[in-house]
Amino acid sequence: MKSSAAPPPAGDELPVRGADQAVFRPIRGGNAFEETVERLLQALRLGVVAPGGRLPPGRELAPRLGVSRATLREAVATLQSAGYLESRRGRYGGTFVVAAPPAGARPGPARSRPPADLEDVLQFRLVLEAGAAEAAAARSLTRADREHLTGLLAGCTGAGPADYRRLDSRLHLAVAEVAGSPSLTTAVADVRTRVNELLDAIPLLPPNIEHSDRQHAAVVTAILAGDPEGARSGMAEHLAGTAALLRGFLT
Amino acid sequence: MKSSAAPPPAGDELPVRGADQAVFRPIRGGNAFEETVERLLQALRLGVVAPGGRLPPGRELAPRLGVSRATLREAVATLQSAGYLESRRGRYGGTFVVAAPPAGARPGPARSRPPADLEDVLQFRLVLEAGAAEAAAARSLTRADREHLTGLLAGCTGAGPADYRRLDSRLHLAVAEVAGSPSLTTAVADVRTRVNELLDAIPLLPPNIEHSDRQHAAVVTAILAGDPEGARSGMAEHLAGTAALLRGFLT
DNA sequence: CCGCAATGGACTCGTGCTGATCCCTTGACG
DNA sequence: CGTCAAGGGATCAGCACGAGTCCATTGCGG
Repeated sequence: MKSSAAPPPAGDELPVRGADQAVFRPIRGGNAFEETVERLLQALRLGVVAPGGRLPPGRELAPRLGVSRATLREAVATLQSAGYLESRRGRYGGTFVVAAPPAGARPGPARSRPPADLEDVLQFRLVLEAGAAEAAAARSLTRADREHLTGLLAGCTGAGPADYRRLDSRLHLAVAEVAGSPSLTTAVADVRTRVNELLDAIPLLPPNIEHSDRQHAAVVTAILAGDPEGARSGMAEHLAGTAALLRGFLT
Repeated sequence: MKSSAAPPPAGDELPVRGADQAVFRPIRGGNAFEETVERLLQALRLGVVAPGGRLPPGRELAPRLGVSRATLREAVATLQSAGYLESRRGRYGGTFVVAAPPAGARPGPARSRPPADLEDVLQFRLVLEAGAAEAAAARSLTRADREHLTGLLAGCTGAGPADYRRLDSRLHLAVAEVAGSPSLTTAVADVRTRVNELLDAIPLLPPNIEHSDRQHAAVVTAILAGDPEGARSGMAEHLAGTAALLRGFLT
């Protein structure tokens, strides 16, 4: 490193704090194929396409993802052999999300690693989601927005442990959606994906679910009532719950 | 298209709100070369490297950006011919930011386009930066953090119009830095870049500068005092100022 | 005065990815 | 029962880009 015995000279300009790590970060996340697999998995886990639902056709999806059909097909093939997707040919065919995801499928990398970025994710999520809740409550929502929220809230309430993570994520995503900033929605989707990866490492208990349900209801109520402060604090409280859980289990 | 007379069948699953536009977005921003140019410009405009300062050497920077040295060099060459950078060979050489940026350099694309995403950026920025200010105030800052903040605040106060945008950006970035979440810092840097592009289209008036200076001081004071609410509201107020300005000028 | 170290600059090769084109499969509809 | 539309599957040429290697330039230290 530049640490010990930086030669002598030339006036080192920047003490180089976090700022340039933020701007001199990797341009590409890596391999296009891997990135595509990640995106598809993100769509599944966040419940953007429901189990049994159909993905957009390759000829439409590939350009949207900015990859070639060949690359997209490779990614789909990978997820097929992993048991996540299923393709049917012919008209009205397509690529479908299998209703029952592979049981033992925890293809994540080495588990029980100490997530160095735990605090990073949690802090970032707090800022994004609490901000989204507040922003959503401050807007005048359309009828469709309201129904979207209440519908997802209802679907989430009382769901079983098998579906909870996905439905929960979908609801949180909906809060960001109605905040009216696509960039914010994207950011929430991403941070949610990162949080989900961590959550996969800890158990999901019925008491937690019940607790979450109540907090969800409180947040949605505040949003529908146009109460920004309430929505923000409700969401912050909700997030603090899982944050504590994660800190506890992941030490 | 699928528009008129969607045939009949097969149960359309998703009304497709904003969520899948968030997840089925492009994998790569495009061309690696263009992306690299953008990043370097971002570093300049956000003041991550000061005028006269030196960029990290190519052999170090290229891997950090995840591009080859060839691609990085192409990007640097472009910015050289555009008058932003200057390279010197030999030991203790390097690539330097020219002290006086090209006067007529406003290489942005067609000006006076109606920025459809204006509200998106402003909303997103509010969430990120107000959240960052609050988070920063809620942390126990190190001595270095405090000095970093006060130093940048001092540098910003009373700066001329020529430097103001850059120093202002650098200060806002510092607030995000001390919030302790690298992801948050990255997001703020990105949204700041987008805002700057819009700001380039409107004039920068001395009264605005003076106003901003006072608000900056208030925010930093609140952060140093450990007052999250004050920091958040101060930042929100500050951002509301530029937001109004932008909405006014860009109709 | 010589050599070394650190930087930018140029070249080559291998390959992952794109874009285009074609084929295969299936169901609806006349 | 034939045809067409809409989807997945496959193949191939071309190229952008990454990795590696060497050259050119500069200044410092001995």
